Amino acid sequence: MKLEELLYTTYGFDTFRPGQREVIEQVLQGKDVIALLPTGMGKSMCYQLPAHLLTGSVLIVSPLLSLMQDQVAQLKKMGEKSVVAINSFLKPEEKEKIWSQLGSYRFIFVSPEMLVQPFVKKQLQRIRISLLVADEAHCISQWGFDFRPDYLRIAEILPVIGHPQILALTATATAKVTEEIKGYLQLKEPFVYKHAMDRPNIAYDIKRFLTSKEKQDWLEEFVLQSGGPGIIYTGTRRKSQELADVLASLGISAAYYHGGMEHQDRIFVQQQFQNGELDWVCSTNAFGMGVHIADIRHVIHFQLPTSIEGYVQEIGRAGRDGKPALATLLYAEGDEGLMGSLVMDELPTRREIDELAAAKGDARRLVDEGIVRETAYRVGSYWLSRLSLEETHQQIESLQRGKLKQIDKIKKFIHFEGCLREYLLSAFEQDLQKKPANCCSNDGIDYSRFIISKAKNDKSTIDNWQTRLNGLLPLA
DNA sequence: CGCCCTGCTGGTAACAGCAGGGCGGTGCCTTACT
Repeated sequence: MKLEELLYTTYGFDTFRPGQREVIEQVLQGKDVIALLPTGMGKSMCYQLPAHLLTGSVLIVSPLLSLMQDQVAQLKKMGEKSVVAINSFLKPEEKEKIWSQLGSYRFIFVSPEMLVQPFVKKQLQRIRISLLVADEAHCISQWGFDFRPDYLRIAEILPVIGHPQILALTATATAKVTEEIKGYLQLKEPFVYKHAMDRPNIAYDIKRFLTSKEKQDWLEEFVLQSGGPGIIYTGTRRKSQELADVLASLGISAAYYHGGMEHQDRIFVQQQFQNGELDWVCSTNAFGMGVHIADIRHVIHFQLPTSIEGYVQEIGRAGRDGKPALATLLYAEGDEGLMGSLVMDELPTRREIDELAAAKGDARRLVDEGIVRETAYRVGSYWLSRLSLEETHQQIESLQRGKLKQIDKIKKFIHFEGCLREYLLSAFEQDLQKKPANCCSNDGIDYSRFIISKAKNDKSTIDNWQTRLNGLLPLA
């Protein structure tokens, strides 16, 4: 069957989006592939379509349980019944059933943490897997070294399942991240598809203030006169709640979102936002992955992001519909403090490594006693089980130097006087092909194109009707 | 950096007031024993 026919019968589409055909063809030729495709441009199709032509199962490593659930639901909606997500939500009896019929699933979703468990490995060994997919593969670099070390262990499954071919999918990866994906997934001469990263419809804006107070005053005024939907990223959970409360008191429909909330509450906020019932979400960087909203008009950073890559991912959630969108970074003097401290506290300290090394088999106890942080325990144990104590110290110091560079790039960005678009692209080793009219604050932005009078929360009834009429009448 | 918590200080004791230290953000996974 021709690929287009399969595309039509499976999805009802006539043509592929940029990159999809190239990636799918390489996958079908049996090659390892790293696919850098823009968000919302059908990355999942790159493994779903080949799955129909491959004989065995497709194993997908996914970073978030919610993302897995989404994709399972999406596949089921399309009529695909042989889908399963293996994670801690499963009840023991469900697990038993899944193990007994594992080979019959076409799509198997799993977290990296599950994947490295000996029992899970043993189960996967029994079945035939044709393709291993690393979804959101930049997480290997973004999380593997300091947060979720099991992300560095994905390749351990390869000899167990007979070295299937591998497809790594992501929207944003620098040359360094691409190399790390290649190394940690043990890819053999992969085909790399790389899209042009520039998003011409997003204007990049930096606003500098002397105090946090001025910054917040500006935000309140801006949100009052701007239409949503928009995301406001904060540096702490507390701040996300504070801002949401302030905006709500001004009559704006806003909610907060962060990793410390109950799972149900997180889903609820995300769904409300997705259904257009909320104009603004004030959130930590927990919000975003797996959020599919095409018409986000504003992404505002109230505090500094912790990396340029993270920043590009976050602002990339704006304007997926191709219409003008504004990415605004707010900076008040002293904001580097929080950002720098968050970034530098990511890795285990020298003391924590020494404690872990001294405790040997009983290291877990150090976490319970509050001597070593949970994350430091997992990251530290990962390196100590592979390297000597001295080498571990050296490894952490080398990662530490990487963090300093990361911080430096953010600091340079805030005070950069050239084209912000070029600056961001250069982090991904790309040059700007064509400068859009509304490029960045250093080149001048015509804000009238972005600030939309808002009908829903406008206190003036006249303006309210005026806005609605303007919306109804064709433009003169 | 800016906050919150802890513990010290003074000196009828109680507690107000302040200094110093720690912390802040991303998420998987908890398969036993009383």
